[in-house]
Amino acid sequence: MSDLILFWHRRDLRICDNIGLAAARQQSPKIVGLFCLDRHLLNLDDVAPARVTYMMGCLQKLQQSYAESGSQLLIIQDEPSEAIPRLATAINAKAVFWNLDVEPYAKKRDLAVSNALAQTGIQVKNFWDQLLHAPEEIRTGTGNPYTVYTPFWKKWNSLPKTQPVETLPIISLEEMTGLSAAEAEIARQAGAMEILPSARDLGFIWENPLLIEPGENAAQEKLEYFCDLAIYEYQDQRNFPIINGTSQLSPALKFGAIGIRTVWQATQILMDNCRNEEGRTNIRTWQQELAWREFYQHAMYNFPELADGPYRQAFKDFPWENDEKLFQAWCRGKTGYPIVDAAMRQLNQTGWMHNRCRMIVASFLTKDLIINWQWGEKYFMQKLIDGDLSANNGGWQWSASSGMDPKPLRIFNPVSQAQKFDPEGEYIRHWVPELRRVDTKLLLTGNILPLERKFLPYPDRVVDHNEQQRKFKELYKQQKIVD
DNA sequence: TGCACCTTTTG
DNA sequence: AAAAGGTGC
Repeated sequence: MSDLILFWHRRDLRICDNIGLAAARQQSPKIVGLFCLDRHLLNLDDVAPARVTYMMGCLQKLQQSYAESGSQLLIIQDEPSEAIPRLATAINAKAVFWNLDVEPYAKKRDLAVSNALAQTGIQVKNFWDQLLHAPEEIRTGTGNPYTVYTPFWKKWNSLPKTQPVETLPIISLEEMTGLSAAEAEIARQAGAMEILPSARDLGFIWENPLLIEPGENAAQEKLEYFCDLAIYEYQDQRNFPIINGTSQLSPALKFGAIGIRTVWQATQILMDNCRNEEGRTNIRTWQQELAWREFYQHAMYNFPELADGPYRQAFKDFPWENDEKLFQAWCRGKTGYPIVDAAMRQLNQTGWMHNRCRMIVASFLTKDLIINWQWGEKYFMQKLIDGDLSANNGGWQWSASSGMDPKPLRIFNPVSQAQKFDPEGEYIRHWVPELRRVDTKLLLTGNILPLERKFLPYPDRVVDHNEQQRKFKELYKQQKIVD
């Protein structure tokens, strides 16, 4: 029996601090990597060109790492449940290892692959890698999953976190690993390419510069950069979209270009060395964001129906108005509300939007335009470089008030939000250049003078905030009776 | 990681 | 009179 282990990468596009890969390496010196460009990943209409470009960049770096180790990262563009058993059998692998995921599609796909591999007698081993705590670990006193963030955070924070795992080199000089030339030919015949297609080859064209550099090294550098300074001011600075006060690690965390244990350890070291209370509070605030990420992933794992619609009954048959013209105005950043338009243009042009603005535009779409939050959820997935089902769905359900957390009906006021978080109008002026010369006070309220407006290529407000919020509350009141 | 509306405090 | 604080949705 060969001792070759096929390691299937999915949301763990890295070598370091990779639980499943480390386990594989412990069992065998001969590891071959695999990635499946399956239809779900590429053919749906909610895939963002920026995100695919980032992912392909990560794969390219990962392939280099494998090559430098004397092994290969094989690429399959086929149905995993057919292609993986076919490949594993052809190259005589003794086992296929992979790290688990929380998404409904991934769970279903993995089950099909596991079942198909069971038929061939090839061993399967799975690991939890992308979370600090696996879904089964976080349970209430009665053994149920949490549906509210704060008690989840308390439990999650109380549990000890594991250190990053050490990954032995995939190959050491004495042990020749990877596929031989003859085996590589067999792999080719089984449908595995060694040439990585570009995002463009796959039909995803991203013309603008990629905001975040792909790959493991770049992610590590981003973490170190953030931990140098910005994390100490995170709580104060994260709300201002003109400031680079956030980590921008979300694409790396989405695709596993960095290990979550590595991230946590970096914050803990800062925490242990930080002498002042204020610094620790800021670090803690960022750690809570990591907990939000896990909260939403656990929620998706435990309640997969979240992916298909609102959690709360009151929103199951909500009479959304779903006006196509208003939706187009929102998408294009032409609502006449400067902060909303600035944010949407940032998204369209860079594939990224500051989180404060994500909340503002989400509230605006749902509460002001009275459009189903799922339209916005999908549009974000079509644009975001860090688009992730659990985080995006969680965020949108939070904004729509349709999610699990019991909460007041949050209706953001786009004017007061702009006044609070872009007080000088710098962010607005950057992304809505036609308003550059408008007086700051008027810019923030959006009350551009009629005379000035005549000469600006900027739209009138598509709706009136006060009127719409009254209307929304009325609709909500009627729905709540059913709840 | 809300806002509106109210009361209390401050200068 | 403005700022700060409390409360209900």
